[in-house]
Amino acid sequence: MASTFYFYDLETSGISPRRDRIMQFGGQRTDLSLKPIGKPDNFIIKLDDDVLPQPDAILTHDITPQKTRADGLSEREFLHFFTDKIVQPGTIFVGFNNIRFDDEFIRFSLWRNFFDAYEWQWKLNCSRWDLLDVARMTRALRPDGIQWPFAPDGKPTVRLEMMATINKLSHSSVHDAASDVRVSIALARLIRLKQPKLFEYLLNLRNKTKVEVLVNGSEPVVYTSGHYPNEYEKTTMAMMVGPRADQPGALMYDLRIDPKPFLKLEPAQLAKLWSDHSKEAKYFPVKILSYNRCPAIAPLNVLDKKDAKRLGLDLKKVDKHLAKLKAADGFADRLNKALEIIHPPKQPKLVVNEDEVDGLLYDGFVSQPDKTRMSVVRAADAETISDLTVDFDDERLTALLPLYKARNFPKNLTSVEAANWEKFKARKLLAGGEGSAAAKYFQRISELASKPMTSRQQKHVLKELEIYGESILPAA
DNA sequence: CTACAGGT
Repeated sequence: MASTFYFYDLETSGISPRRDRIMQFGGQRTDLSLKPIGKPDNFIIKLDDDVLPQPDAILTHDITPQKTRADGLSEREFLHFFTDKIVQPGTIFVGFNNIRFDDEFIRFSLWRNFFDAYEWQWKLNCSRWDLLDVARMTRALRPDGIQWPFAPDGKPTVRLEMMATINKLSHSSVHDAASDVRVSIALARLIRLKQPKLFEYLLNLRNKTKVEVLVNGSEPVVYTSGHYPNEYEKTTMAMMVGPRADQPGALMYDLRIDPKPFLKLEPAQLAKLWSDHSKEAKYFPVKILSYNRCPAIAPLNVLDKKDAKRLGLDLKKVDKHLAKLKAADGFADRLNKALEIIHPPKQPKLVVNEDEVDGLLYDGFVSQPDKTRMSVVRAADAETISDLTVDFDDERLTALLPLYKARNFPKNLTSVEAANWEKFKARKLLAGGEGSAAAKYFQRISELASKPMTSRQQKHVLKELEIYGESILPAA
């Protein structure tokens, strides 16, 4: 079956995929020439009553929890539509910063609802891509034919709304999922029209094996990444020091920087420099590249002398730095040991905590028998959910089931289950007194309400949020 | 989040 793009964007209740929820989903399928196929999708998704949104997020998109409750699908209903209708063979899921944002929200939503979190982006020849680093690399290497915005502080930026304005991509409103999808498609068209070779090249590089082959070559690569500063368009020449020990990725050395001061350092010293993010911290020239996150990398021959100069790359220095790096011994090992100091490997939890289980997707993969059991949970309806007994291997799924029941079938709970759900909400929202989720929520609402920049309309939304918060608070 | 930009 022919590949298609599926452009999508979310408006959420905050920026943490573990904690926050999808409130609006917008999407549009296109063919590979970016011509729409069928009608756009646009869904409002209900906020569950154990979740308080981040007030700042609500002011960003103006979708109140009340609106989601009045007009929305449940998460579960939405995900059935998503996995049945939107996930079609050969779909390339794409958005603007979806790999580090929207895709994560989809994964955690699937997790909470007993769907596989990953299959939608690999099974049936599906894959994912992301326009953010495509835009950044185009700006760095092939900027002609496209207007490139600067932030008010004068620094280059590729923020979607600024790209839209300066290139007249759309007249619609920002921070509406359906509208941002149209803007993303328009941006993809613009880049494809003006710089077709780079567009096609990066599209074909979305495969993690191809990325790994290019990175593991004997030559450095041109690498554009959000990890690099704006000064040189977030782009440098980088050489793999070695593979990352614990995950499929590479340790990339930034060849602008003389490696000598770093090559002999002990892991503890490297860890200290690497994790120092204070104002005075010196730039640390090693970054992690993940093969499966569609990094924007290219072979050196994309750079001519003029490009190198524009990007502030002194090729003679780069060569010297590369020679020193190649002559060094054991640097990759010491860097991997440093990483282990910075992020100590997680101890597997002996007892799964029900209060955290919504966020435990990455604690491990689900076994094959459990996947079958998950499909039984998914298939249960209001009639059958009460009698459902499932004996999972994975304690996380056991802990998740009562939450799933309470969120989706509140009328079908036994009195014990209902009481447990009330206790769960009380712990989640009220535990910690002054520092509780509810206290922070109301605190933030009043902070925002008293800001001079807050408009009448925003104050109205904040009032709605206050009413909403009070309406879902469990009895303490 | 993971490192100073991008997403809500």
